[in-house]
Amino acid sequence: MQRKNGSRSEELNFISSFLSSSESFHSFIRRNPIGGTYNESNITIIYGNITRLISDLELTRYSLLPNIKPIIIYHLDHLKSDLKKLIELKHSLHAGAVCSEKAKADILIITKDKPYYISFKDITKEAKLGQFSSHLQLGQVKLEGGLKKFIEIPAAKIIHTNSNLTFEQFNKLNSGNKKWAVYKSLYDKDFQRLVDQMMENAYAQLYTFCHELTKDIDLLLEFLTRTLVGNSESVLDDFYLVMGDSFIHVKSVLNKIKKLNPEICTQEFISRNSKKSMLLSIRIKDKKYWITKIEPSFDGSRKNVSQTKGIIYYFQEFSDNVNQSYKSLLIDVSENKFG
DNA sequence: CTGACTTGCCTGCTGGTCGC
DNA sequence: GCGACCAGCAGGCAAGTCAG
Repeated sequence: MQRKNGSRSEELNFISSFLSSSESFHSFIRRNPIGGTYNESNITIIYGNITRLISDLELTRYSLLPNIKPIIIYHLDHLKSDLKKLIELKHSLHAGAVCSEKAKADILIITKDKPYYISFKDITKEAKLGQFSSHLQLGQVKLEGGLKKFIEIPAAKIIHTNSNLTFEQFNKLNSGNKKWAVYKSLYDKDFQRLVDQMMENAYAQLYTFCHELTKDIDLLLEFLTRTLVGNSESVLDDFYLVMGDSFIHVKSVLNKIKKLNPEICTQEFISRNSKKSMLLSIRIKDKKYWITKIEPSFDGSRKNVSQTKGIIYYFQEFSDNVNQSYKSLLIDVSENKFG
């Protein structure tokens, strides 16, 4: 099977592969790009505004489809949230299964027996696993980001000429960001000291976080679950990933990983540009996979940047010439590569 | 040197939440 | 019930780096 690299519309390829004719579906969505309901004999497809996906779409069919008999397929990404709530009600799904910020499924397939929540991961390119700036708690382990420090600046000083921003930039900001924009400019030494302190603290937290994760496979697997499936425990039983030709039931693969009794490692990594981060890896037998690279960043540390967000932890996919990323881990384990 | 690719950072947006 | 606020996401962009 050949599929176009860099296509952002794998979901549409996947959906159309269940139909007897991709062409008529293709022409339907081209005629109705801002949303619609497509019916073919006994399959209904419901989608939202997919204009951006259609421009360079070339539908190619999956030859290896999982054994599913869809009745309704929802392309969730661009559906309005009130419609998603209705979907949850109509099919008696758990609250928040498709309509919550933690919901990660790209499409939902309703069959006679059960729902399939499906998320697509492009194996041809690396992507972020996620990012967050508030509070991540796994068991007793936590990472704390953001910018909670309180600063006081007289209201009269909070004007655009006291910042290093343009008038337009400044006026788009909320009051908190305006205050920081002025603070960065008027008290730059103090601000720089604060940034340095917070970064140091972030690295210290991250170091502990990663070392704690190496001691407890359950924590690591919970991290993967949250990242891939979202917070909703309720969908885990029915959650699948499509990666290339693999159709992966996340829960069973994670269980298999646990049974393989992997060794978890962490190490510091310094990028070519000297940016420090932490790597997490898993070793099963003699094969090692990088789970993720975690790097803290103080977003908005420069004076001429409008939004001052503070510490954000970025979870990046990572691989190198020797070892591959979490995607290969999931694929290999699902194919029983380790027995 | 130059064009292509990588990496880190920034912005705009969205949708949830919270307090009134 | 509503506005203000904020976390999180995706995508873009530019500086840095590499290969030829």
